[in-house]
Amino acid sequence: MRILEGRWKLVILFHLFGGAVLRFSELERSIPGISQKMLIQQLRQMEADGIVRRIVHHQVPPKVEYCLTEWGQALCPALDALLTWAINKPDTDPAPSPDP
Amino acid sequence: MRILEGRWKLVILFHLFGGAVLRFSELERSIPGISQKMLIQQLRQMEADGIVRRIVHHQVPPKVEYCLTEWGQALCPALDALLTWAINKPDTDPAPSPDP
DNA sequence: CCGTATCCGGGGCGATACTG
DNA sequence: CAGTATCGCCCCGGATACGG
Repeated sequence: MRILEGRWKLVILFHLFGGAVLRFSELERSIPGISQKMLIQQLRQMEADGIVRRIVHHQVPPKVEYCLTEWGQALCPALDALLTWAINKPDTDPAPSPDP
Repeated sequence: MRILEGRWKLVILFHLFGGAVLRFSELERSIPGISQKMLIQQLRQMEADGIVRRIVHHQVPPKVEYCLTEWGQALCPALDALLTWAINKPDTDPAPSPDP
């Protein structure tokens, strides 16, 4: 379970959801608040944990893509369920995380 | 998503899984590494987020029970999927988190 | 374009002791 | 039994600058 810990892990996973293959910069742009450091860090951790695959294309303009591994794909149902749950949040929204 | 962040949130949820109603001490004993502080803290946060309900029985020996709210129950499918995924972890276990 | 390196502050997390 | 209080470390996470 420790694998899913981290501020951005789930968010990144959601973007890789469904077998998407995204470049570094695409991920960066897709996730507004994230910094390069965090993105690369969380990606590397997930790579080490074997749920994300890193594909390097040796080109003059560097190009690196990320996608889910097989085991990562196995997370999809869970991710999906989580998503379904999240969007069904009832209106009861006191103010759990006011960001100043 | 921030709701599920935290070292122990998921673990606690797994113990409340399936509509279980547990006392504070039961949870404490069920989760080996946790401290009282962490248990109460995470519990309170989840309560504030509306996924855990707190039931106080006013007795001479205090008795407080915790269970999932309706919205918390809605997490069960996701939790289940997560669990299924976790136990299907392939043998590929390099050494992601060596704890010294 | 895709990273790595470094600095830094806040708070998550833990251990311990005390209360009703 | 079920918390509250306090202290402190560590490391997560953000900003910035630099390298291939």
